[in-house]
Amino acid sequence: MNLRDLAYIVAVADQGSFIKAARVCNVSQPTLSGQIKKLEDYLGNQIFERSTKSLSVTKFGEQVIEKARAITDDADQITKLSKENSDPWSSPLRLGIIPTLGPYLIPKFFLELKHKIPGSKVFFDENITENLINKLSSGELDAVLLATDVDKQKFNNIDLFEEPFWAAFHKDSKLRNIDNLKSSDLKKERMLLLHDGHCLRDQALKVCSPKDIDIEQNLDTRATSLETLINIVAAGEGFTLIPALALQSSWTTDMGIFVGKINEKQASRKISLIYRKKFSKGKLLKELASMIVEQSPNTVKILLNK
Amino acid sequence: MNLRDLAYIVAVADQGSFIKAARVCNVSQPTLSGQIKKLEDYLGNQIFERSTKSLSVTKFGEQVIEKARAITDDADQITKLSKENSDPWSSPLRLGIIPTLGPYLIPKFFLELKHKIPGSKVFFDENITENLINKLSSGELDAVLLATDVDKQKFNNIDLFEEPFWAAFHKDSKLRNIDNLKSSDLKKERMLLLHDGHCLRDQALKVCSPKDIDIEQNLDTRATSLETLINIVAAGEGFTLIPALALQSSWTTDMGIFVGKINEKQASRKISLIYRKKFSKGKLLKELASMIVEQSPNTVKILLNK
DNA sequence: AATACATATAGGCAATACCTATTAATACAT
DNA sequence: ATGTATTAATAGGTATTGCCTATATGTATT
Repeated sequence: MNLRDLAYIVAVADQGSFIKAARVCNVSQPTLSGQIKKLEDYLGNQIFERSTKSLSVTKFGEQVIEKARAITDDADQITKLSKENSDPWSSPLRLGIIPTLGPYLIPKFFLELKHKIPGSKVFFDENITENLINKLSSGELDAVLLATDVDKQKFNNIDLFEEPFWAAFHKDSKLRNIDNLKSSDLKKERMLLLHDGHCLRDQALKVCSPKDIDIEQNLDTRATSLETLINIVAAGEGFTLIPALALQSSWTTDMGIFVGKINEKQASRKISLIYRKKFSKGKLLKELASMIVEQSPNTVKILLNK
Repeated sequence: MNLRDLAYIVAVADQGSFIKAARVCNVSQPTLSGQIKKLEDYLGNQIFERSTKSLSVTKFGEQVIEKARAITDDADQITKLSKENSDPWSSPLRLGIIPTLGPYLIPKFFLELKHKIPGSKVFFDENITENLINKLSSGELDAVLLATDVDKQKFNNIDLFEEPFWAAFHKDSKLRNIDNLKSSDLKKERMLLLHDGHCLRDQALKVCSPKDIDIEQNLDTRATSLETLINIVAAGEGFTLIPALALQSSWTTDMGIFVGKINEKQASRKISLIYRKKFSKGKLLKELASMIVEQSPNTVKILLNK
C-alpha cells in the first residue's frame, strides 16, 4: 500500500473514470490502472468494478475509499504543516533565561523583537542554570541565556556581552566614601547572596569571597531574588553585587541605595546564548542574539553586529 | 512522502532510537536513517534532532508524528478491512427479487442458507424488473432474481428453473369442469392482471391474451399483488394466473378457490439469477443458485447440482 | 463496418528503496 | 589515556517498482 495509490483510488472515486483520474493525478492511464490493480491484488479484494462503459465502487471499495480520503487529507495536512513551519517563527521559540537576567533583559529586547519580526513569539522559562541545561538537553527548550560556560562539545554558544557587576550598598555604608571600588574593598563587608543554584551567587563569591567570614553565617541571607537583596541593603544590612542590567536609578532616589561599579576585569559575567548543536534554527538565534546585544546598555559587547 | 516513511517516523518516536525502530520496521538502520532524512528534506524541516547519544522530537516533528499516527492507523484499518472482506459473506449480499417471486421463494431458501452458511447475510430488495436492472447496473444491488431475459453481453445469468403457471378460479367457475386446462380454455374468461411493470402481467398476457376482450377494459383490475388478485378471484370475479411457487393450499380450503395447472410448455416462466459480469463474488452466487433450486418445489429445474 | 471511447496488457527505462560495509561521534570502562 | 560499545550517517551497489509509450481489448454509437 502506498499514499500515491490511495490518492489514485480517491481520484477515481471522485472523477468516476480512470482516464479523468489519471489526468488529475498527472500520470498516464495505464500507470493508474496498473497501480490500482496492484493495490486490489495486495488487498485481495476489488475496489472498483469496471467495464469500458461503466465504473462502480464495490461495497469494500467504499470503505477503503473512506479511509483513503482520511489518509490523503492527513497527508495534505502534513505538507501544510511543513509549509507553515518553514517560517522559523511559526512555532514559538522556547527560550530559557536565568532569573538574575530575565526580568531586566527581556523587557529590553522583547518590544524590539515584536517590532522587527511581527510574527515572532517567544515562550520564556525563567529558571536556574541547572534546570535550564536539563531542559535544553531534553529538547524542552530551544535555547537558553546563561552566565555560565557549558560543554562546547554538546552545545553551540553565542557569546553576547560581558555584564559588569556593581556593588549596591546603603547610603550610610563606609563603601560610599571609596571612589574607585575594587573587589578587595568589599571583602571586609558582609555580602548578601542569593540561594544555591543561582549562578550569580557563585559569581559573586568568586569576585569577592569574604575570606574572613564563614560563608555558612550567610545562610540567613540566601534570597530568592535581586529585589529581596536590594530590600535588605535598603534596610541597612550589608551590600550585594548587582549585574549591570538590573540596576535601577530609583534605588538611589527612593531607597537610599548607592551603587558603584567595580572597575576590575574579572568583576563581570559573560552572557551567552546556548543551544543544541543539532538545533535547526541556529540562524534565527543569531538574529535574536544580535538584537539582544543591541538592546543591552551598560555592557561590553562581545558579539559584534555584521 | 510515503506510508512507509510515516511508519518509520512513528516507530522512531515510539522506540526512541533509530536502531530499535529499524528492527521494528524490519529494515536496516541505514535504510531507516536515509528514508527519514529524505522525508525531512522533502518537508523542509527536521522531525528529529539526533546525536549518537540523544534523540529528541522537534515541535514540528510532534505535529507530523501525530498526523503520521493517524495515517498509519487508518492504513492498518484498510488492511483489516481487506482481511474481513476476503470472507465473501463479510458484507451482506444485496439481492433484488421480483414481487411475484420474493414472498414465496425467500422463505423457502432463507433458513437453509442461514443453516448452511451461518455468517451469511442477505439484504432483499423486492421491486419490479426495470428498477432491479437499474440498481444492478449501478452497483446498488449485487444480483437479482428475475423472470425475464436480460442482455447477456452486459450481465451473467444463472438459469435456475422453469416455474409453471397455474390458473386460479372460483369454485363456481366453468373452468372447474375442464380436466386438462389449456391456454385456449382461458381466452374466453376475464383475466385479472397485475399493474404495469410486473413481469407476470406481460407473461400472463403472452400465455393467454384474451383477444376478444379489449385489454383496456381490465384497467380496474391492475392489482399490486398476487394476494389482491386471489381475493378478487375469491369474490367470484374472473380468474388469474399464479406461478407455481405462490400456490397456497389454504386457498381451496378457506377461500373456495380452485387451481389448475396449465399443461403447456410455454405456460411457465424461467427464473434466473442475474449479476454484473465483473462482479467478484460469482462463486458465492453459484452456491446460492443451487441452494435456491434445491429449495424450489413444483418447478422444473434447469440448474443441476454438481 | 467504421469510429469513438475506456480500460487492460506488454515491454522498457529511470528512480528509489533496500542492503552491506564502513565511518564518525560519543559515552563508559579499564 | 586508551579501548570498547553504542548509535547515527555515509558510500556504493543491487533489486524493485513506478512510470512511460505503444498496443490490444471490449463496448457503444454512427
